[in-house]
Amino acid sequence: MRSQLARKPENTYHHGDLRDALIKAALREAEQGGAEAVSIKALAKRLGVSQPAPYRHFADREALLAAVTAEAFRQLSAILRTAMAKPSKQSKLSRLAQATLDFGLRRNGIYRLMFASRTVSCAAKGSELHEATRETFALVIEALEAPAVDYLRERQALKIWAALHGVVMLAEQGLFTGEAAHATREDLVEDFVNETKTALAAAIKDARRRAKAGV
Amino acid sequence: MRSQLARKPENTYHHGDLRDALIKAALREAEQGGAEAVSIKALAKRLGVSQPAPYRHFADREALLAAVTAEAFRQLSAILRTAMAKPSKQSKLSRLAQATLDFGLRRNGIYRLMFASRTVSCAAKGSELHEATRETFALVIEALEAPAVDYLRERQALKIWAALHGVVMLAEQGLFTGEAAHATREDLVEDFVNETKTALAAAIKDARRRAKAGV
DNA sequence: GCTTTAAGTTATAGCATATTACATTGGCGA
DNA sequence: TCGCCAATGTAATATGCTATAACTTAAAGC
Repeated sequence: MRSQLARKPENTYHHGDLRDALIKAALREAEQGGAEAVSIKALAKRLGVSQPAPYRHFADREALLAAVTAEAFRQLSAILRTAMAKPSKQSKLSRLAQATLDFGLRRNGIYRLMFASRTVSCAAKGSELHEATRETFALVIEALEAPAVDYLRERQALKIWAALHGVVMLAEQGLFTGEAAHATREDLVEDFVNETKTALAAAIKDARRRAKAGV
Repeated sequence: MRSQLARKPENTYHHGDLRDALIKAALREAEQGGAEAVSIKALAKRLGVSQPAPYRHFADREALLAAVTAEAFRQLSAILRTAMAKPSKQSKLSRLAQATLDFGLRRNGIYRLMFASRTVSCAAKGSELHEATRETFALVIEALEAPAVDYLRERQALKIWAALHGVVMLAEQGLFTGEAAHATREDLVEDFVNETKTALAAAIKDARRRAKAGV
């Protein structure tokens, strides 16, 4: 086990931590160009090992991409956790939302790997990747800071999560530049955040009223 | 000019309408598998021409994908127009929204090509693809059925458009199956539609009030 | 009818994925 | 401590795709 981005030192036969180094290096490549920019051959060369060496750790390119995507979800989770923990005048939800937007735009290649490829939907239920996605979504629910009325929270979490990804997609398409730019991406995100808060508050109030009436 | 999906007839040298046939065939391939499923070589074989023949019509694979994506946008526009024209109890916006969701799920490979690849953002300003995307977005604005207060309409159009794409993405990720399935995709879409209507009505009312006060 | 040019062909270079058979090394039990 | 085994890496190679170059066909215009 040695430094994770390291090339294999010369005069050694074993790399030491090739699996991890491959994931990290692939993540770097995917940062801009997305999945297409990830080449097993190129990664092997960069890390100083032979072309087939990566296949000792990943069955095929898809498997590597799945591992990379899982790592990306864990990184996003960490970023969101940090953003939510940071003291601020803004709400947790607002900070999560802006952090997601920032991630989606800054690291768009990886973002597409996470949310716009078939990698995730092909992940088996108990897989590393599936767990990583669920953990990230759990943070969205947490950010709502709402009492545990599950079906309400989850619905609102789904809505804000969907809206955020939509904004990233349209921004990447260039719909916010040019004539249609009467609103910034950040404005829209804040709109969605506010609507979520309003809807959630109303729904909870309503649920309590019903519960009272029912008892 | 002959039938568009046709193979080249034997004993002929020229195909007749290879460019169009390529686009149509590529669209079929991309339907499920997205951009990755489009192979110039395979298309050429399927259409009965030699491998390099497509390069007479498209500079490279990217150029073909751009043409395919533009055609996909035109098809979506046609679908949305039809949905909006159809007499119904539901609002135009609701019909547009549900039709978009349906398109995004049924033809997800193509959908990813349109909204989740770098193809569109790389399209030059006056290009066929760029025009096709703008035309589709114009339909969203039209579906709002709102008076022409441009900056308000466009903002609401961007919001509902973003939200719709987010729902498609999450649906494709499988977030609506399993424990989080307290809401269907259609429910969320309808929620977004209603919020859009409410927000738009409020914004217009507000704008009128201000205008009156200003005069 | 002859020329020009669009559109198609064969041949080939170059790169990437993936497999097979072989080589090295570190760790673990006898 | 020695030897063996499993993990990990290498060399060689098959297959498939993109893309280009050089050549061929045929349709269209003068």
